Amino acid sequence: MKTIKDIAEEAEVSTGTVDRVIHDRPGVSKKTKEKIRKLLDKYDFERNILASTLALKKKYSIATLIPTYKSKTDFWYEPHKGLKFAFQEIKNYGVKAYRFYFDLLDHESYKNALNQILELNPDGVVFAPFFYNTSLDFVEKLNSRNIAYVCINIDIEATGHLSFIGQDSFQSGYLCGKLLDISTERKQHLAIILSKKDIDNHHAIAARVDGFMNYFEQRKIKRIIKKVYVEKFGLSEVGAILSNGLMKDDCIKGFFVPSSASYILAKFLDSMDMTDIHIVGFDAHQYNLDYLRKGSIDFLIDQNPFEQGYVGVKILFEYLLLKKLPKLKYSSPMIIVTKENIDHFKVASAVEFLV
Amino acid sequence: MKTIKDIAEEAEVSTGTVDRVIHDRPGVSKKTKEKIRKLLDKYDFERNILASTLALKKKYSIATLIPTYKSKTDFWYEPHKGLKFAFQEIKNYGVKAYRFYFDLLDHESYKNALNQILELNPDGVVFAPFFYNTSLDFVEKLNSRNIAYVCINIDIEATGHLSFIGQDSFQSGYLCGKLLDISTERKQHLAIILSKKDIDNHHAIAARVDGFMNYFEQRKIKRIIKKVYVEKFGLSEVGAILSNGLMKDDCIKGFFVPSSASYILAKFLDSMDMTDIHIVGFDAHQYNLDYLRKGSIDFLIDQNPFEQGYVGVKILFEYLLLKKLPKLKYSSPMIIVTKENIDHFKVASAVEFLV
DNA sequence: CTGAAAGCGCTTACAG
DNA sequence: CTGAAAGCGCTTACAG
Repeated sequence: MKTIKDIAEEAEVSTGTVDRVIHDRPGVSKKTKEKIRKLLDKYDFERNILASTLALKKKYSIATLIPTYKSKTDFWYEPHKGLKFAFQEIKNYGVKAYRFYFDLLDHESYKNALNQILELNPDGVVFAPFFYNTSLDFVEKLNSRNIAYVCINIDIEATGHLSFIGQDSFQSGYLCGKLLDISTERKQHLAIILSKKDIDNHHAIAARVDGFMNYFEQRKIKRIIKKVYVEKFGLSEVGAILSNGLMKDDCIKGFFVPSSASYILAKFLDSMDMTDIHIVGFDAHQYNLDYLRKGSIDFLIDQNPFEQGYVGVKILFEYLLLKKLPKLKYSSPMIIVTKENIDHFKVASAVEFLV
Repeated sequence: MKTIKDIAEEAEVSTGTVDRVIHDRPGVSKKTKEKIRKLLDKYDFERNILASTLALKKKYSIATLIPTYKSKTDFWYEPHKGLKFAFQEIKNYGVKAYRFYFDLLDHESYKNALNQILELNPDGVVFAPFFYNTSLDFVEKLNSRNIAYVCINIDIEATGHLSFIGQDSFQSGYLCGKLLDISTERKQHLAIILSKKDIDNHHAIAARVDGFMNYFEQRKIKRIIKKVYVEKFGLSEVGAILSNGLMKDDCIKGFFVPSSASYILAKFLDSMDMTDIHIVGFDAHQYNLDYLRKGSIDFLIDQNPFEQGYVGVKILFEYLLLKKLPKLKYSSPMIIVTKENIDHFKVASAVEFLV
């Protein structure tokens, strides 16, 4: 591996001049430039990033914004870990992390965080764009200031974003269709439980439901599928609806829960000793996993939320530091979790290295 | 973030002395040592790894050995990519990679590679220990020379290994039991197809079969499960056996293929227009994926082989450079792949960053 | 247009 | 036991 010094010696110039050529900085005569280029090519020169970042004292600031988590079992604890882990990895590269959090139920806290980020004026932003219109305003401001940003979990589809990391909701619903279909007999009825105000991301939930229905339509499978609405996805609400005649239509043997709250349904059914009901839901957080392990939930679709945080930061970092343009979209995986692989669905490369 | 210089100034010593304390090198009086330790603690000092590796001109050599791949669709292409990717990431840290390959069908080529590695005398080795006894000999030599090594894909369970990265075969077979069970009706018969000489890792295959059978035993599910043996897992061999009366017992509607060759069975059944047969197998390489997409294979269990290569090198690197002791075992995930998530089962963090 | 020099933060061989 | 100095490979402000 040749160094800048080697090249400089062979070209009979100073290292400063070689550096200028490498970075296409002006102030080098055409002749020397070409001489140096040739040598660079000849030796397949790659600069030592370590030495480069060390000398280049440039500091980058990256701001992140995701919902708060109350405990380690929350969904958003995982992206949080991913962010932290990525920052840990790159901290020696002069990247300063500013992590912000907001309350999912509090629009104001979201606005506040966005304002703080704008005040900070970072080089890049990684965030989960809840509250569509507010996010759109924010993004416009970022654009006008030329601040790069990456969306995770939720796609805002605005112009100017560097990349989005999240799941294809329609397809994941489609997958749930298959799993619930093979978990039940064709003559049994199915139901989808929907919450009227799904704060977290109703676009995604609608798309999951569409995908689910599409599975049966496309494959021309005739099944009775009921949509059940609850005001709020709580134990009492779910219990009230289900006790109230619905389960008397006792052919309902399978439930699809397009939000991450399937454990609540499982809890209710368990309390009623209804053990022959099948449930397919989303997100492998601890509450859901407990019921999966018990057998009350059949399948969960996980999207590796850790990775959404991790990849978000890594993409931004490589863009800022190495000018590497990422893909516009990184599809989060649709990881099928069931009782039999419950301890083996996580990928070591991301999780295990965490210090 | 404080630097060594900052600490040195505050302690009124030279940076060299601080460095000695940080690395517990001898030649510092108890008194100054304590003074410096306190400051280090106070400021939560973490040394800049970039600067450290740059100054520390130490070079590490890591040798790797895995089977060759003939095309990008081969199973072993993925670990190969993982190795390459990991080396790419750490190349600036003074790590020199020596990648060796051997022919799965040629014991001699394996021995040759091992000898070359011993001659090279690297600081660490990452390898897939095929050919048990030969590997055991090799490992003993590594131990006597104090060379660290990591096993991937296959566990050799010898003393002295730093870590193993691979799947829990029994449990993955158990998972296949569940998947084939729910894909078929209880009254239908099942079969397991085994090759008499499974070069690649018969231990693992036996464990998968045990796990598969155990699923039904443990849950007291009574099903007829036949074991079918072929001399070699080729299209004609499989065809001969299945045509030969076996399928006349036409209740066999589900096959478990504990090797990675399920596409061969799928190909045969397709050619026979037997479309109502269900197959569960291993490894999401291209041949298998093609039949999964067609619907001829129901489920594949993937183990993220990319990651086995990647994590193997990363573990060794962190051990050599940062003295970080890894876990003895990293469980590869059991990724359930089916037609509906076939384009969404890979994890972005590992695959997408590949240059 | 070009070079010499200083510096990024850490490490080490040498001198005392 | 301790410090001053040189160096890892790259970058940049300054001088010419």
